[in-house]
Amino acid sequence: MKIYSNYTKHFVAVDCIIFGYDILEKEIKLLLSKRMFEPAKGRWSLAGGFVEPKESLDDAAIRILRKLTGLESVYMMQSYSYGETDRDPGDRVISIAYFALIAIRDINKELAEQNGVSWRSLSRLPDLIFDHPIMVRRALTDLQNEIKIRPVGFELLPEKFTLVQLQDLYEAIYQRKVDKRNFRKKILSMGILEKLDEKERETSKKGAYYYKFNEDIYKRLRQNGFYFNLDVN
Amino acid sequence: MKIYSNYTKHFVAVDCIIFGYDILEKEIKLLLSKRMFEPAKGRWSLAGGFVEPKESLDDAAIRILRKLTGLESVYMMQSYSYGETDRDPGDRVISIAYFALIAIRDINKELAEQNGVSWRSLSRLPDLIFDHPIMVRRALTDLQNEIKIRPVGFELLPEKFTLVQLQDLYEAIYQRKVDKRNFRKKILSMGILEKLDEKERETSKKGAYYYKFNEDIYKRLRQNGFYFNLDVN
DNA sequence: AATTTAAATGTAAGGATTACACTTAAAAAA
DNA sequence: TTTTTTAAGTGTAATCCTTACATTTAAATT
Repeated sequence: MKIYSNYTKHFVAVDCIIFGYDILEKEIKLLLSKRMFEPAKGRWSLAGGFVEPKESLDDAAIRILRKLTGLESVYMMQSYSYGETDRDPGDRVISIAYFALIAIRDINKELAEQNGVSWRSLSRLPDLIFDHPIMVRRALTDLQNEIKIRPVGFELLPEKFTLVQLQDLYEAIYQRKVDKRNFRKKILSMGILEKLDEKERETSKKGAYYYKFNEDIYKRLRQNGFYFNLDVN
Repeated sequence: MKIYSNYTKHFVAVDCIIFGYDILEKEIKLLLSKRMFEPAKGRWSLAGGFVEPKESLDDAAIRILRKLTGLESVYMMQSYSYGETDRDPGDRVISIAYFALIAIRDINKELAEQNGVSWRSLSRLPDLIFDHPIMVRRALTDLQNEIKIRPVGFELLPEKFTLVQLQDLYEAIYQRKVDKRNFRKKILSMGILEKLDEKERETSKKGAYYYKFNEDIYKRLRQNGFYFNLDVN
């Protein structure tokens, strides 16, 4: 069909802001890649790619993420679309940004290496190409809003985590300190964490109990009108 | 430049969910248009159009809105991007949805007529083409979130409005009743409304005082860290 | 003067948020 | 074996915010 043939077509890309959390350095990191083609070849860039003829935007984002990390089912959502005509000096490209949350340990190291990608701390990012810094800022805001109202922080942690680690994660995302007792009170009162009979013993003599997120309980609560809300202070 | 020439280009459209508020019927309305070309010619559709070579997405949204309404500066923001390959039966079209808030009285009637557009109540919309119903639902959610944290409801009202009218607007957007005393307490306590020495006398014998939104005060407050928040019950 | 109609108003109870500092467990050192 | 060190774990009171709820007031009409 050639119904719309009077109109102009555009390159459409998907760029992924891939968040990871470094549990040891207590820092949010982004998975960045060295751009392998012109323009701006060799500079740091978000993971991106052009949308193909027979794939949806979501599918494009999934494909791009899988290519770089080997991961299949990742928490991902659309962030914002960027369409300034001069945002890419190579040509006019409209880009749909997605953000993804992945546990750093999960990525396929060889795959990452052969794609020239690496984890870079959010607080000292290299210069990024084009409008990617703006994309990152907006995605971080999206993430801050999201972890307040949905239990997605766990995507960034190993299955077993301590409350201290969970709190550190929130502090890293909000980029400020939060009160320990209030944080614990709130998260535990939701009843979606399961305390394990096992302690993490690397970081303290006393050891901190591991917990894990119980998705079944969360789903049950949701059906009864419960809303996750971790308004942190 | 032909740097990206291996990749496929796509049609990219912008669709606008244009919200208006009917102060008499106390209903949210959408400005819809009869589609004037195939496919789905003659059916109801959101205001849309293809993104042109030299305009940004925001500019496309502004152009589309102006063409239909004659309005230049309208509160508008990006909602979400839709990219299912089969969403438009005419061809593969990626669409960026925007939502706009306009005061119904403001639109240019002749322009609207000659474009075949009309206001339709949100609660009894006609069948819309493609994925436009989904776009509308999401945009309504966006609007509900937005009027909670930003003073954008006033965009939908005349410059002078009564507190009853403002409350009716919130009830229309949230699609539920809210408590009158609490609503007034909250909105007035922000100090961003200016009470006028004039009453609206159409709807009651007693008459209700007009207020107007004082943007200067709001901006001043914002700079001092104030956040608009109208969490309505 | 009485009636009607919608606007305008206040308060008390309950719940959530915040601020804040000491105790405990366990390993390491003395 | 005792003491020290380190980080984990815990509770309460004050304040603020939210919610629920019913009567009075102003003005036109009868």
